[in-house]
Amino acid sequence: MVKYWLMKSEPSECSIDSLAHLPKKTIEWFGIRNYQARNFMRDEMKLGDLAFFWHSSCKEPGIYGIVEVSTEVHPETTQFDLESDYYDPASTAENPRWWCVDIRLFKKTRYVSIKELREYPELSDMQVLKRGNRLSITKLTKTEWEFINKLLLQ
DNA sequence: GCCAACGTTGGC
DNA sequence: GCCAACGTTGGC
Repeated sequence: MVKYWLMKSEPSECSIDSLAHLPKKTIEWFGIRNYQARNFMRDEMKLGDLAFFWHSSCKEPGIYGIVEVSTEVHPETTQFDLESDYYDPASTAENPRWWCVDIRLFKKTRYVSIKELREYPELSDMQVLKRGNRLSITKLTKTEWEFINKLLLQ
């Protein structure tokens, strides 16, 4: 059973275009340091799950593409990297604290702004549209996924 | 740049 | 285990 997600990324860190230009259009979803988001990846994401790719903390927030989960869950690499901002001294190889998947660009889509998404009552329960939402990985229902997919064809 | 909302930390 | 203080997120 494929699950549907929405994954936020700051374009200054990894934009849809930087993803598109990677050799295999694939990147480890590094840097997640929030337990809820980690648990989604560690416990629920499966190879082949699909997600909308969202630009956040930028001038034009919203959906820019579709990505797929391209690996099983594995320990996240930057937690062990002394040079990295995401280095976590409490994490060990035997007992890693942070887990993640890799994602691959499935396709770029038209830009759907947060403003547009807010216009549809069908999407009013989407977590990413809720006030105060900060979670960088959220779940979508199949209905929401299909509704947005139709929007993307317009 | 503002600021509301949220998650995390740490003293007790 | 509570909860105040703090730091961060992220749309506006």
